[in-house]
Amino acid sequence: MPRPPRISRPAVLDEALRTLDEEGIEALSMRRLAQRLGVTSPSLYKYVRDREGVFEAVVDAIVQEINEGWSPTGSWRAELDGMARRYFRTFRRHPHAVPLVMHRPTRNQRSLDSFDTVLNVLTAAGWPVRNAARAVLLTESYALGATLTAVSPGVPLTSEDLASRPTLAAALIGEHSTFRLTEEDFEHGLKLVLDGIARELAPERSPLEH
Amino acid sequence: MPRPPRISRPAVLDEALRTLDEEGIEALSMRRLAQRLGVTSPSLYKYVRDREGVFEAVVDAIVQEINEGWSPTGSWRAELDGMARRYFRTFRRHPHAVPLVMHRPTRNQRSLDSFDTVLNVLTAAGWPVRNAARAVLLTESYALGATLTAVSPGVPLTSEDLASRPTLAAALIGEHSTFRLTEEDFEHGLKLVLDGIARELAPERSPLEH
DNA sequence: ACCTGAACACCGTTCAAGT
DNA sequence: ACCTGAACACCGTTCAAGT
Repeated sequence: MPRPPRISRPAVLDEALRTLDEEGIEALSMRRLAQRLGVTSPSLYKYVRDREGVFEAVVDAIVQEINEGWSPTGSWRAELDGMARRYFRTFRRHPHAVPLVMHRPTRNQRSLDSFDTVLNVLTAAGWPVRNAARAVLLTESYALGATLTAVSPGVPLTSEDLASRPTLAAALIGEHSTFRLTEEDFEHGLKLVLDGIARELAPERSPLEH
Repeated sequence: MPRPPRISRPAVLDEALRTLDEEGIEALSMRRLAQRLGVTSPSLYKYVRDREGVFEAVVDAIVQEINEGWSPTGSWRAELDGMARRYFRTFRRHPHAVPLVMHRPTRNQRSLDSFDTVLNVLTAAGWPVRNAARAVLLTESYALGATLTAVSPGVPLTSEDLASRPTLAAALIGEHSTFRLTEEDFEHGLKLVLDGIARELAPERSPLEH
């Protein structure tokens, strides 16, 4: 007498992302995940290959969220700017996903599509393809690093920590008590990087654009 | 009849870093580490608090290696440039340490010292302390992100992957088959970031420097 | 077809016991 | 003082068994 399945692959993966967000990567175990779904751990293997398969699927969901609602505009600067902001926004929402993506980097089928799309915008705007690739990789590097520096749980600095480091202490006056990138820092850095890319990697602009 | 100890804290931590480099973070378990030291796992607890304590010590060793042989020069540009290059070089040597440092960031006593030192060089050169802090954080962000993008084990791209992404394929002509930052890209990006910092964050230079 | 219980080989950590 | 064996509560994964 066949009964309807109690769980499904989407249900498993949704719960996996929720578990990651709520309890962190340590809690994202097969047994804990099964428990949250009201089932025993072996039954998960009907829907995912193994624990690594769960991780891959979660990374894929993150990449999907990064690209959510995005459609290319045709302007190289808007494209790179948007890419960096989407990275930052998404990892702010899922800070526990940062270490996950780090040694299982965002290089899956879905992310290849988005790279191709961005590269397309740049080459269509007249960029040599090598320059376009470098611009994308530089922007991604900055976005990832800034996200990391902003999101990672910095150790709070005690007053003893600061007592022997006067310049560091001065830098933190009126700031949060951890030495950490803010959203304003991120914005400023992004402008700085894109200005640099415009200067060093963009093709010569036509007179009309001046 | 007291015998000499078979192991020591330095021996444990050395072996921990070696294990990380050779077998990856998964293999850095208390039991495996003990086995490599020719001892059983409970005896490790005489030398480290717990597994997290091992991780902290390894991160500290990495931070130490980042700063190895460094003495400040007095030039802000040399300082930031050197900092970024040391990050890059060190994580190239210890790629498995990347995810470790990522959610247990390089923010310990030793790293606070180096931040204070770099900030000192900048403020001594006349930088407002807020500008100095932002410059350091931006350089760190870029260095971390670039290191990550260069070091992370990118999935090799099959010819089918490339068939439907023509621009991505073109970007990889004559390159390695993964979409990944090279050392040349890193150098170029670093120049670009430091030029931006010079333009946007450095104090007005005195006429003599022109 | 889907789920469970039992089993196996792991893991971190504690603690009493050995020398 | 230092190390071990046994134990406990976990973990991923397989497989035969239940419905």
